[in-house]
Amino acid sequence: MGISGLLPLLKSIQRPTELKKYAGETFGVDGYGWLHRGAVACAIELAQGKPTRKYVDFAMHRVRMFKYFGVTPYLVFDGDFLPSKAKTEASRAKRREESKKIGLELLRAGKPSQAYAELQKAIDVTPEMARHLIEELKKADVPYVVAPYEADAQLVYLERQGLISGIVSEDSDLLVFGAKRLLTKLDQHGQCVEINRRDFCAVREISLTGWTDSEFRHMAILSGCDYLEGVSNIGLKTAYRLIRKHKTPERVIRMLRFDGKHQIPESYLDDFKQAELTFLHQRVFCPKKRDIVLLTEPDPTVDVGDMPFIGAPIETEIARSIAAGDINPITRQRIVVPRSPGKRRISQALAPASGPPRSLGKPITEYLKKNNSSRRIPLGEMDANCFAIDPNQDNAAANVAPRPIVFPLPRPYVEGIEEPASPARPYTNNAHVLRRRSEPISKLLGLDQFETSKDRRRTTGPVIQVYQDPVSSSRPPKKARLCDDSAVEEVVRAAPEKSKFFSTTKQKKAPKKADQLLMSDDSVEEAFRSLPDFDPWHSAKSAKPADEFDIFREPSPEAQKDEPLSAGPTPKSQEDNADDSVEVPASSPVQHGPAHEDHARNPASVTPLGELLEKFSYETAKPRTRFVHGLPTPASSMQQTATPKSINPPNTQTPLLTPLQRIGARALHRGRSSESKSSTPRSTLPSNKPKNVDSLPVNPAFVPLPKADLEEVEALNKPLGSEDQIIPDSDGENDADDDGPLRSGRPFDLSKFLY
DNA sequence: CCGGAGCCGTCGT
DNA sequence: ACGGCTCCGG
Repeated sequence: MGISGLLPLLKSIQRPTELKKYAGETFGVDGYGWLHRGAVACAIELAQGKPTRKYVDFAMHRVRMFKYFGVTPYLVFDGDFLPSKAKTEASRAKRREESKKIGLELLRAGKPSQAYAELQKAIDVTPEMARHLIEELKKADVPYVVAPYEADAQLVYLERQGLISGIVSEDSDLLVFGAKRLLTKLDQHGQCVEINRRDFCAVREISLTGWTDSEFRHMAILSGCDYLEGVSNIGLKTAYRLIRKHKTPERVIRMLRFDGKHQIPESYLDDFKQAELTFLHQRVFCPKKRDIVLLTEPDPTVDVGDMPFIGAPIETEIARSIAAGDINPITRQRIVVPRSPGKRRISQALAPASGPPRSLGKPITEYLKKNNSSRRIPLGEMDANCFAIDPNQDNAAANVAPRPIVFPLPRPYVEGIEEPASPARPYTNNAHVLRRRSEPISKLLGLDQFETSKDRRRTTGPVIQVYQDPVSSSRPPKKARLCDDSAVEEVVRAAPEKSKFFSTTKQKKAPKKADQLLMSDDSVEEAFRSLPDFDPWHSAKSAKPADEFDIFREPSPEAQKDEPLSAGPTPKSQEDNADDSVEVPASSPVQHGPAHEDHARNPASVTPLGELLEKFSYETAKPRTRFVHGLPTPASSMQQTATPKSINPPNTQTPLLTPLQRIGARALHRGRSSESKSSTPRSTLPSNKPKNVDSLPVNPAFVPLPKADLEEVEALNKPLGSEDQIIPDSDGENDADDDGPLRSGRPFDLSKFLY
């Protein structure tokens, strides 16, 4: 487990978002997680040694989802265990073995459900399974890499190298490793939560303003992490206070020992340092250099030899083969892929020994069986089947496939680039091990209204989510988001595909629709309620809102589906855009190109509907702004400085700003604009301003989190950028643009998404 | 604040 | 059966 409790602590900076907002970018993902899910689904088959590859199907479904949203997944698989974790893994392997045994007995006893539950515990993702998935990834030109050790460190390295623009994971440890942009809680609909390192300064639960990565890391380790058990009775909050007060771990520990309230092992300080060094310098594979490097280069004075815990050095050629998935990172034996290309020949040659290759499914079983045995297992374990599968492709495979090693570049991965480290060979199975401690990322979103995972999405992103389901048809857009929604809907209509996608993924649609609608309404209402503080303003709005909503609804009753797709430009879309611009003008210049169009549209947006929308937007926006202002964050300061100009200035900066920061900037802009123009003071009150956002009278503190989230979400969703300008781009547009081209080109195959 | 107990919702067969 | 979340006591 990672740092449990970390996510809740960062709740205030978590913003609901959607995968589609990141179209055009490459995100690192943990391949293990995906494989594990699939493996659980076929636990029985695996336990019985049946040749199943369902886990690959599951993972590929996820891959298709990413592609569908225009996001390139860069899969990262775990490698060997770090020395410090070897023991835990060994014990886990033992438990899994026992579970498997018990599970099979239950199965024989005619207790399927219990057996299944037990077998789930026996599931372990093996390098062989990863290899099976890798074969599919190659076919789909999806970049991947097998880390020499932990995927977490590898993911952060890729992010630092710019090979990926963010990481999709449920593991909060990534933040301790130094991840800058983390997407968690990704669901089948593409909804997720973004956590930006840059927003740390805006965390409300604790003041991390000015905190360095080092201090943050110390806090995390002190409270307990994967590499070091925490001191009892010291959780994150306490650790935070200790670090804040004493600055260094040494002093904190000294102090703790001094007052004797805590039991601190003799070796604690050394262990602490070791844990930190592991976070800092763990070995990873550099796709550019095609060799092993340290996540962070240590100070020259440090002798790497003194840090065996960061993982043993790995020879370049071996590291490349591991990275490519050709050899088992744990046993260092070649993994033979049955059907895959060109390996067979080699594999046969290499495979030699032991047993015949087994079918894909079997390996797992074997693994389970022997899993207790030593890590590096003899070839014997291999399945005969492996070879059997595809002899044909050998030639081609051998030539072409020489194993694309990791793809150095994000999207444009070309197989040709890769150089085959070595041809595949015999394969061994065994290795097993599981890794991944999953970390609970607790929920965060739930705040809004509903919490179930399913509902959550919708609720969370109240606005956004609402429209998402394709099936669901009408759903009044709640706020600013509405615009997007409408656009989406249109899109959906045009292309039923999405709906299919959803349907395929799940059948909840119908129910969801209803829920969503309800939710949306509720959310709206809630939003209004939240406004209460400013009476004048609020009252006026509250009255109108309903009407406005109605209006919205009518137009977009049917389809709200979700997603992307372009929607063609439609009248509504314009409205939407306008709304967006008002509420959340953000659009990142960097990522999205289409923002410009929005400008043109804006004018149009100023229609009655647009006004209504704007109102909504205000509502939503206000909380945020307020929120932002309240925070003493650098971002706010930066933005303020920029604000003078008001509209544009931020754009240049925006790329650097995080969503929260952007929001703050926007708020400022709005406020100014409003002040200058309308003369309403933003900070204060409630006077009345119909439009101006700044008018938010409510105290940030009072505003319910959910609201803030919504707003944030919207703002954040947009790519970088734009502050309050009236650039409408963003969601609606981007989506439309992005989706349009892609979608238009291809036929809509919903089938892709189906499992 | 921390940490354990209990409740709830999910997943699969 | 598991994971997450809330509630409760120290």
